[in-house]
Amino acid sequence: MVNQQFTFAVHILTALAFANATMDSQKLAASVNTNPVVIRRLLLALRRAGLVATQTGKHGGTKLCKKPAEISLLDIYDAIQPRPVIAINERKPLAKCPVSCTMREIMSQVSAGAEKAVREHLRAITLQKLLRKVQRAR
Amino acid sequence: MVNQQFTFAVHILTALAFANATMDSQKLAASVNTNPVVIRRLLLALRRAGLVATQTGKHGGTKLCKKPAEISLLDIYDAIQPRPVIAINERKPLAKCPVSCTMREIMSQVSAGAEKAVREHLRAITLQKLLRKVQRAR
DNA sequence: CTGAACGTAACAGAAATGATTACAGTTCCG
DNA sequence: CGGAACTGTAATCATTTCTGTTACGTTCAG
Repeated sequence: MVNQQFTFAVHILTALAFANATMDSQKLAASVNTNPVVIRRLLLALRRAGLVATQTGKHGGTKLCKKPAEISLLDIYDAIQPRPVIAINERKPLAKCPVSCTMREIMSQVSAGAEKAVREHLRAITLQKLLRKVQRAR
Repeated sequence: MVNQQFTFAVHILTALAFANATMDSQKLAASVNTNPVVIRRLLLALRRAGLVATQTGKHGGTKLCKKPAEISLLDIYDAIQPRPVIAINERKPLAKCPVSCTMREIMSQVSAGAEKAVREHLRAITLQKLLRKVQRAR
């Protein structure tokens, strides 16, 4: 199975937007169907990105820092810092092979372009939109 | 590091285009800097997609089936069938949670959109373009 | 102070990836 | 024909990545 951190993070934020209140990692974990520690690890990244704020201690938990309309999936993507969409071969090229020597540069460009395309896509989706989908589906 | 099959495959096909002749898995492996068996596994997928043809036996090897201008990176991407750009959470949703119950549908759409964006990007790049970059860099 | 929550380190298990070995099948060519 | 030089493919191993889990210290409300 591949990296589900981004999906988990989107899920968490959508849940917080839907609840419009602070939630503890236990409840979030139940909604995502995973372990609270996994949630807390993700919350660390989301907190660093300024998307959420969390209270420690009794009655602690996490809440959104911004309005759902002000959070795009790109913000979440950047907070999580997933691996590149297209991996490139980082090995030592074969010196005598022109193709081998040029591939890293070529694939860097291809990879950057793919990354950009995904980012543009995610930039256009706000948490608000997802929230409305949840509300409509209810 | 993640799945490098796509990069490897692009490298292989670029090398074949550059050589404009049949190459054996040994030479291809040297250019990519990996093992011949890894190359042969990828060639299987590329062959199935009709991009290359290979000869067994002595003096065997693989050559392109189409002109570089007729092969796009999307063709290669489809031949390799990489995992989705954005993984979605396939677990059982928490029945009583509207967010949990809607997330799979929501993320499917997000994931499909990202996939589409990447595909459009790759569709616009032909092997011919990469080949020219190699030739220019020489 | 106690209970409930978070922060975080540490470790375990599973899955994915790539490298390797091994061996059978194919083809060329002397 | 028979060997050399290839490919095809299965099996296995090591490494890395991802996730889950346990454990324990810290924080804070009441």
